Amino acid sequence: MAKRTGQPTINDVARLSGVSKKTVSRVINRSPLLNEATREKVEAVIAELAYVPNPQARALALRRNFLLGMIYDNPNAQMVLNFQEGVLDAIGGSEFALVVRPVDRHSPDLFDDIRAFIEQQRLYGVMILPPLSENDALAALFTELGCNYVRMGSATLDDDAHLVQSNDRQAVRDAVEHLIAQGHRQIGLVQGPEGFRSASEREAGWRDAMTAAGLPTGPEMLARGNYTFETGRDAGEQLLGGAQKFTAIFASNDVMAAGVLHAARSRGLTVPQDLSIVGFDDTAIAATIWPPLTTVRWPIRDMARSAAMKLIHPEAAADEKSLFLTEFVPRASVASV
Amino acid sequence: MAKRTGQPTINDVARLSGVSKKTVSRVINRSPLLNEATREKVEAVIAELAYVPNPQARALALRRNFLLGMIYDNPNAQMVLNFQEGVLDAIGGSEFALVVRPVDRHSPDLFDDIRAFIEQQRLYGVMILPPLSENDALAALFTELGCNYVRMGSATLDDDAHLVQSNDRQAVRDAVEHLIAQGHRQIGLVQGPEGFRSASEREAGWRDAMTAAGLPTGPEMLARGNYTFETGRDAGEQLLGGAQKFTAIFASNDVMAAGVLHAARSRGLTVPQDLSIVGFDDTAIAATIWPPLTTVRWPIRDMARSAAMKLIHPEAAADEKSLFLTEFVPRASVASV
DNA sequence: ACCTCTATGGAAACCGGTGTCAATCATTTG
DNA sequence: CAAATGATTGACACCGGTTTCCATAGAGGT
Repeated sequence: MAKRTGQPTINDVARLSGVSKKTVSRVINRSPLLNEATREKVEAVIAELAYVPNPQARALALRRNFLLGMIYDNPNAQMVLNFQEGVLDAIGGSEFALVVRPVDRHSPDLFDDIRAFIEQQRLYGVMILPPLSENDALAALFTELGCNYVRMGSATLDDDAHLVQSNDRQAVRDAVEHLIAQGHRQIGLVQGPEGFRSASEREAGWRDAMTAAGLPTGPEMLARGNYTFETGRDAGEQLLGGAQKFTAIFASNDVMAAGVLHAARSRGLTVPQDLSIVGFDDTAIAATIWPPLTTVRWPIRDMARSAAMKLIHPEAAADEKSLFLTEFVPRASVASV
Repeated sequence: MAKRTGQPTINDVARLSGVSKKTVSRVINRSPLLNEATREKVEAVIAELAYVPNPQARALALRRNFLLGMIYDNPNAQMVLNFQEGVLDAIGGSEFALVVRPVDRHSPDLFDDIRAFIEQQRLYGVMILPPLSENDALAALFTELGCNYVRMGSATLDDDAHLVQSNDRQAVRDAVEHLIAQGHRQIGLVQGPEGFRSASEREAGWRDAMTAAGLPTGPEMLARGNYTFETGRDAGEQLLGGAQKFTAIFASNDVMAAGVLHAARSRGLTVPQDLSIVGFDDTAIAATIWPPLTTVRWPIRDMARSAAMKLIHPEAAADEKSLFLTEFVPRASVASV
């Protein structure tokens, strides 16, 4: 005669096991001050009823929910998805869930949209992916809103509690030095977009290696793209169509490297015999294109897991690993000269 | 002097505007029976305080939350991301949010994982992406759990209220007939994985066109992949390495088409002069590889929007568009013979 | 002026959990 | 044996909204 329509509530469990709501709550929350026999009795009833606490009610009472957010505007699908899987690695069997929010970083309403999103959902914490993560004003907005966050970045943006980063500059330096060791001397750079920290870090790595080897880094040696295939192709056209000759080009991400490959091929160049190409990220496209792309593996999945852990355990956030190391991945798009 | 720490509550709004909670609630929920002057007064206070109703409290009181779920296990990152954007198109400025849940469809715990996810989060509705969407037992699980759902599919799986699909079979037939019109007679097929409805639908489309033109469809004309680049390349190797000659190959998705391209090139074939290739999906990779891939545009983003609308407005779910049409996209990977 | 009828606003219960604090009970101590 | 101690447990308020139900005020009819 009671409303036996919905799912069982904590009251049902309490009644059936002959204890109070509060005791059931203690069982759910693994309170240590609880008689073992009582715990078992209540757990038996919970199992019998297949009772699962209502997350909304818990969220209301605890004044916190169990939702992690992820804000992104990234042209690289594989990276975003790898990130999502990394977060899932972290929240695994827990009660947390992942809320995603793609945004348009060029929209004039960007901040308003994000503010509305945060205020409406009141997420437990939010992860911000590059390039949005490099926007300090955005980080300030999160602080103002009282929303815990972690930024994914490639350079020091913040303290360790709010940052997960990788050693992009050193990684690019290593990759370019690999090219130099293969005998390359004219090594072009396809930069990432202006205002991207990852772009300037990667450019700095290229400059480090080139300068250390006494090689030219003048404006004729580089061209800018914005991390998309088309702009990578255009940058490749610009470099290959100029007076400067190149035996190798480093592109700041894999997708642009694919664009350079495209440009090279349309000019009749064979890769890697006529031109060596190196990318960055090691997303699926790197192994997919022909020839397979030499690149730098960027451990995004591990970084994502770490970012989620920082949010879930804010008290240990500063201890969680913050700097992740990249790995050079030699494939077939580089040849010696 | 009250606890002015957190965000404003409905009580703050009520007090400041001199009305009761209930009246504020009426304003929030756009109740029609409300004095216009009162409404404006309350709205002014809401704006002044930047008040946003607590979603957890609302969810508890309304016995429903504002979370849409998305369950996927798809090797194709671009498609998943496009889907996410399509959902965002639908939930736009509303209070809904999107919760994602990547799963491993080969895990023995798949059903238990999904059951735990649904029971714990109590989502308002869930979208299931292929190939999981093709699992009728999974749909039954959602029904059992009382969770509203929509399946994304390529054939009739369910009634219109629970399904968003596309005309894959006809689309592939059209694409293959295009090849035939270009003079191709030996047209191979790289199938999708066994047990995928989309795979069998696309195969059926190929058979339709080939049979109608009196062309061979024997076992030597096809090879199976599982929608990944590597298996596409292997299938390409298998077809091109056999006794049967091919002037064109249709691959059941773009990634596998890229694999076939890879295989062709490693055998010294030039595309499209020596071999024409057609893919399916029109994800970013199709325009990215060289030569740009002729393919079939699969309107996943629109489909996602429709799926989300079906969940948000269950009463109108059956009216929302359920069948989406594909579009042939000619690019440079096909030549006449 | 009197009496419905309808629009509006408020008090209190409720959604399903958790926190506070006191009550209960068994055990140990003086 | 009484009192003190510590381990368990429960009563009740509360989280921040919505809903039910009722009171009241103003409009319209006679």
